[in-house]
Amino acid sequence: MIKEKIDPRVKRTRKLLLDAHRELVKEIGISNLSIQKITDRAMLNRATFYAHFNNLEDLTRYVVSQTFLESIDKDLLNAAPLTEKRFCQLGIATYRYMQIFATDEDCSSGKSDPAQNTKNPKSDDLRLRIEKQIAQELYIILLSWLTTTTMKANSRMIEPKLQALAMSAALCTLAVQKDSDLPELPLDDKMTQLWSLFQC
Amino acid sequence: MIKEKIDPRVKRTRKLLLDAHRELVKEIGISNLSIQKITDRAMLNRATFYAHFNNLEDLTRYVVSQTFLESIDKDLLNAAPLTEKRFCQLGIATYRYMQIFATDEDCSSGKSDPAQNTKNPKSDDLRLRIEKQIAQELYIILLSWLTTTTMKANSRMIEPKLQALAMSAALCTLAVQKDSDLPELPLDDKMTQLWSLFQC
DNA sequence: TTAAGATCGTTGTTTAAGCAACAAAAGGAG
DNA sequence: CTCCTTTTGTTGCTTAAACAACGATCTTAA
Repeated sequence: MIKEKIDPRVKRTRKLLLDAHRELVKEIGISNLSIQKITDRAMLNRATFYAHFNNLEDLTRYVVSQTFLESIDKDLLNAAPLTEKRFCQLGIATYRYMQIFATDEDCSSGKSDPAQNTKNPKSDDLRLRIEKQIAQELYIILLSWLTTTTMKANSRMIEPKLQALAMSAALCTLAVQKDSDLPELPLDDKMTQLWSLFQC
Repeated sequence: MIKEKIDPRVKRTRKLLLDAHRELVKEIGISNLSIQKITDRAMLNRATFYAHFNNLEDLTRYVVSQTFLESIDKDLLNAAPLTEKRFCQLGIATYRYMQIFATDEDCSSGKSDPAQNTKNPKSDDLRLRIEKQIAQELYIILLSWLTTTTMKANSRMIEPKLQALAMSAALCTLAVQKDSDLPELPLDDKMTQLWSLFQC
C-alpha cells in the first residue's frame, strides 16, 4: 500500500459528484443525465468536473466501482466457499443494484415494435458498459470464492476462472433482463435454477 | 434588493457546515458539538470555518435562522389574520422544532437535586440564546399577522407589538418547557389554553 | 497541584475550484 | 438543408479553501 495523501478538497469534490450522480439517476434516470446537471446539483463548476473525470461515462464507472460492492452485505462478501445460498444471495444483490439503472420513462412511445429495440443508443451503450463492469466485479468475487475453497472433490476439475466467468455473466445477464422477457418466477427460484445449471 | 453575487464555493461551504451541524446535533446532541467535529463531518478544514463564522454559536444561530422558518408550513406563514387555529399551529410547529435541541443524555447522573438545575452551563447558555432567537422570529410572524389584520374591533385597542411580544414569549417558553414540568395534556390543548389566556 | 490532551482562534503560504470565453460537436424544429 | 439551442471539452487568470504551525484556553485525571 502506498501512502498518497489526497487533498481533502479532491476527496470532497469526488463525493459531491458521486452523490449528485446517484441522486439524479434516481430522479431523472440515467439516460437524462448531463454533466451540467450533475455539477449544478453538486454545487461545483463544470470545469471542475473535467479536472476529475474525462466524461460522463468516467464518472458513472467511478460511481459503480464505489457503490456496487458497498451495496453487498459485508458478511456475504467475505464468507469464503461458493455455496448455492451464497450464489443466490449474490445474484439477488446484483439484481437489486441494477434496478438503479433500469430504463426510465423515456422513449416508450406506445408502439411495441419487436424489431425496433434500440431506443436511445447513447445511454443504452452506457448501460451495456456498466453491465460489463458489474460482471467483472462479480467475476472477482466468484473467483475468490472458488479459489479459497480447498479444492475438495471438484468432481471434474473445472478451471475456476472459466467457471467464475460463466457464472458472473449469467448472474449479470439475469439481473438486467427485463422481467417481462422471463417466466413469472420468484427471484430466488430463478437464482436456484441458475445455480443448478452450473452443477452439471 | 442588492445584487451581491456570492461565490459558489462560499455558498457550498455554508451548506456543508449547516448540514454537518444538523446531522451532529441529531446524532450527539447540541451539548457535545465542537468545531472540529463539524468541520470533519463537513469535509472542510477547521480554518475554513473561521472564514465564515466567529464561533460555534454564530453557526448555530445561522442554522436556526435558515431552518426554523423553513420548518413551518408555507401556507401557515403567509395566511394573514391571527386566529386561534393559526396560533395553535404555530405553537405546535415551534414545539416540534425545538425538540431538535432537547437536552441530550449528558449530565443526568441519577440524583434529582432541585437546587442544582445547572447541568452544563456552556451549552445551556447556548440553548437559552437560541430560544431568544426563536422568540424573535415568532414575534415577527405574529406581529405581521396582527398588523395585516384590518384592525376590526380590537376590543380594547392593545398595542400589537406588545401583544406579539407576549405571545411569542409564551409560545417559545411553552415549546422548550420540559414535559415533566407540565400537566399531562395534549399539545393542542395546551396551545388552546394559551390562546384563551390572550383573549381577556 | 501538575501534566497530558483537546479545542480554540489566528496567520502566511500553497493549491484546488471558480470563472469567462472559446470552438466544436450533437440534437431538434422549421 | 439551415437555423438554433444545448452540451461538450479546453484554457489562463482569480479566489476561496487547505495546510501547518503557533500560543491560549479549557478538561481531566494522575
